[in-house]
Amino acid sequence: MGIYEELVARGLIAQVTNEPEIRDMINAGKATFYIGFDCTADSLTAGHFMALTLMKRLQMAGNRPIALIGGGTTMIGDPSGRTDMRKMLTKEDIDHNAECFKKQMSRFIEFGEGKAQMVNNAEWLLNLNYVELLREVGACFSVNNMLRAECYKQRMEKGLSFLEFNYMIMQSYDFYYLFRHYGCNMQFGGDDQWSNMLGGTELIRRKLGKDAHCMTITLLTDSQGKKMGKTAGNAVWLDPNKTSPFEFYQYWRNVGDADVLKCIRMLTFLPLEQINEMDGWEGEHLNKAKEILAFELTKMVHGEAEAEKAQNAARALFAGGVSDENMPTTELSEADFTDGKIDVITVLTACKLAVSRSDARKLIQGGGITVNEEKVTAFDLSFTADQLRDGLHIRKGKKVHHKAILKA
RNA sequence: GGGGGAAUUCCCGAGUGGCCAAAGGGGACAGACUGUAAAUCUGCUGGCACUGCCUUCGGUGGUUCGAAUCCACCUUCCCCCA
Repeated sequence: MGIYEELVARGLIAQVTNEPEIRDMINAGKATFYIGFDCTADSLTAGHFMALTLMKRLQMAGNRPIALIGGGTTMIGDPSGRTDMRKMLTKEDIDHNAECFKKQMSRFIEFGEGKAQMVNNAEWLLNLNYVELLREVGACFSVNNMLRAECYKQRMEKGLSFLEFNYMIMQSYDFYYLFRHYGCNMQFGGDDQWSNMLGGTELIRRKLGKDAHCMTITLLTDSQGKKMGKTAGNAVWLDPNKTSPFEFYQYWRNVGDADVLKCIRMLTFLPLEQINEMDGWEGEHLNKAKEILAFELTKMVHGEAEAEKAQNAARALFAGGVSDENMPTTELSEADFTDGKIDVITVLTACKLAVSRSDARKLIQGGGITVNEEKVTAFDLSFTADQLRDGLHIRKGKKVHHKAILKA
């Protein structure tokens, strides 16, 4: 089975421009492909993770990946999949974000001579001259066609600025540029990028009379059709300082039954035979599959040691036993105490388990707080410095565990 | 360039002088049930020194005993005409 067949079997491929040609090309390891990353935040997210694994898979099959950092395109903002205009980022923000991306990716994909490459489109986009660009590239685009593109259609209702309208042109120009300077003959991206990507092949065909290819990755959505990799509207980050390995593990450990196998298939590197075996698992047994998923992904992103730690912590916590070894911890100081005591509400806010004192009160009222395995029922419950020295095991709801300890 | 309309809390969206910390829905969080799942039901969703007080309805000023609500100017967006 070639790499193309494997990608299909894993459900990773959404659309391709020319199936036979692409299949032959990547199976033979002849593709030089790029994936663009918009640097709107200072860390990659679980959403980018799939693109990274894809680069890795293709690299393993002998193809050459180019990771394109969107230092230039981020200045414009992609309107795809959005109903409102993106916040404009300053150049400094973008540079900083691009730097962070670079670090994270380097840890994950093999870069270097003859291996993967990393480029930043700020390099060529920021120096473009408006009139020249219009003459050279603008002439190749039909506004009529652009307006028919799905990504703009939705925005026709809500309004689309000229700035954002140009995103497709910039992205197409990227592909054109990479085609000429890096021999890049294929572009990968999320399925929401399809029209932007086609713009690139179109441009290459018109300017150079040559064929380039595109292939989109299935968007990872849950059984309700929502994009995965987000909790409460917040992304699940790859940066351990933004999403701890434990939280990262827990995110995948908690995916819905209907989504486990899909995630394992698409995101992990486990052999397909093994995955197909798991496909028959049902009910409670699926919990085992969720553990595998969570462990595998945490291992890839944070390393085996962190994955073990997260798994052990999770097992200990949920099997009823209390192991505070890998629990998130907040250190309190003497200054937090009044008359040698500290009350629950203060502890909760100090540990950031509650956003405000009111919030803490409401949590207690709703019976959501447990300290050292005892449900807190009174607001005025307080603890002595001695109790804090041993550490308090605080639980918010079923899944959030936290330790508060007095700094020695 | 001309005309019309809009901006409300995390999001959508009601509210057109006091009864408004502001309906309803979604989401989030918590409780029950469970398998750390889903579905369902319940509670909760600005802050604080919590029967009370303070801040919030795009911004700045004004009218009024009292403004999310009325007026003026500004900002941003939408629609129609060019």
